[in-house]
Amino acid sequence: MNIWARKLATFGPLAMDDERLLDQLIANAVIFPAGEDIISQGDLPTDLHVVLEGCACRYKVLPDGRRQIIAFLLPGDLCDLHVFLLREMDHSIGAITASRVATISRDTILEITSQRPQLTRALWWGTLVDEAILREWIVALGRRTAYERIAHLICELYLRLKVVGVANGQSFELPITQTELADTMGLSLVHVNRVLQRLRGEGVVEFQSRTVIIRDAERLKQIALFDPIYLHQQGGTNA
Amino acid sequence: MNIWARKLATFGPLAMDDERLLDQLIANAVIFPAGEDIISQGDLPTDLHVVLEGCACRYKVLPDGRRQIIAFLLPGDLCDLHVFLLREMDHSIGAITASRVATISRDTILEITSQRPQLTRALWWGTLVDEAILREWIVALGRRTAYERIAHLICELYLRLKVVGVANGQSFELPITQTELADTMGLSLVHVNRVLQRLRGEGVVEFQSRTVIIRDAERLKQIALFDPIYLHQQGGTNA
DNA sequence: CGGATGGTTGAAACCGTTCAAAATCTGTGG
DNA sequence: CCACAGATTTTGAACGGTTTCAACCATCCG
Repeated sequence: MNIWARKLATFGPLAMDDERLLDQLIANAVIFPAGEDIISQGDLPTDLHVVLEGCACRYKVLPDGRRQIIAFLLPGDLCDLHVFLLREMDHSIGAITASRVATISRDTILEITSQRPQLTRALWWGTLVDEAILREWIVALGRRTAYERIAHLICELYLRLKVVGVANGQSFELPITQTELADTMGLSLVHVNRVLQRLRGEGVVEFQSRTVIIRDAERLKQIALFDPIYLHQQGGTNA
Repeated sequence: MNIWARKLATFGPLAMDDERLLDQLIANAVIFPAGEDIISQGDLPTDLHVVLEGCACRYKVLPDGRRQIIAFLLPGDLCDLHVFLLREMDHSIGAITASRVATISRDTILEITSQRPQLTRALWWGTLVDEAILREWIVALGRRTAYERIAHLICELYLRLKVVGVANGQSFELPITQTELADTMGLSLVHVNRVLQRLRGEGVVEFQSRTVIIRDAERLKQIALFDPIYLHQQGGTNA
């Protein structure tokens, strides 16, 4: 099963041939080199993108250069199920590492939504979870200390990567620099570095050469005040 | 035209009888007293809510009591077009002031989406804008100083309220306390108070007895590094 | 080997917090 | 209409988390 299908399947069972369709849709994937924008602020979006390999991010830059990363786009993530309805991109999406990204046309999406209820439902679910993640990030930025905040992000990424099978055991690759972590957490590079050292020194997590190793998961969750409910990974529904 | 219709109409023209339908839908509105939850974290959502008068907010509380407000729900705002798909609320929605709120059933929404394309499109648009606001708040919390951040929020609320006709001239009612402002901006109450005094002293904005008076709009926008594009109020589209 | 990128360190400065108390406002009942 | 209680705003001072600046070190790679 391709990684996109694997993620969507966590939101509920797909129809028999949905999987096959997904295979076809991602056949056109291309590689975006590290650092390149997949789509930029001000662009008029036409297609959607699905990340298959690598790591991308959604970000905004203030006029004076301050940058804030708004979301990580991991393998299996659809970049914008609906932002493409809007006239103009109000933010950019860039590849952090070289990333394999498939392009899905607007028409394809419209076809899916009119003909494939299970798949449509799964796509929806994905966007709802993305929104829930945005909310939790707001809480992290507003009310968690740097220490808690970084711990929280690691918890989140671990669970998200586990779902798509990219995290194995207690470690996962997180191919971002500390500068990017700083732009994600609303912190300075220097402080990120110090917090990571603290977490390492306390035997909670190590972050070296782009790999996160969780040494004490229980402790990490405590520090982060982590409650996984916002990721809605159980796929249950109320309907 | 009721306030909900007025807001939706900014996203594009509605059909002749859409307006009439909206009138019917909000006929059941009830008042939630100030401080009361409209729906709480952990609840299994059944219906949607539309704020017609007053001011509500979406918020989360950490186990130790720290609170973060994630969104303001102003007159004309639909609380959760889709969160109701999820099994369990991962956050709460509470009335800040006494608020008149209508309840819309899930079935009604399904009916609209299957039979009223213009209205459906407008509802969608609204959720996209809500998401864009979340993104901008992340930027504000992560990369703007307290001073810029508060200025930015005032710019945003002014434009949002203007659309629904609740802001007249250069002032609008913002019936929140400084404590709530602090919980929104990820700041302490004391610091919010000082920033407000600074803005007042500089002749930029005044915030007294729940009313915001913008004295120097140009200056305010400059301070906030405000770019209104994320509110997507032009209603234009790319489709 | 040299240059570039990313990580680490130290010290000083600053923004924002905390604590604690006073002042002001608001609504309510007498 | 006043008095009082509670909520909200304001003030001062000390503290601390985080930033900034400015190096220095490590690693990778051609």
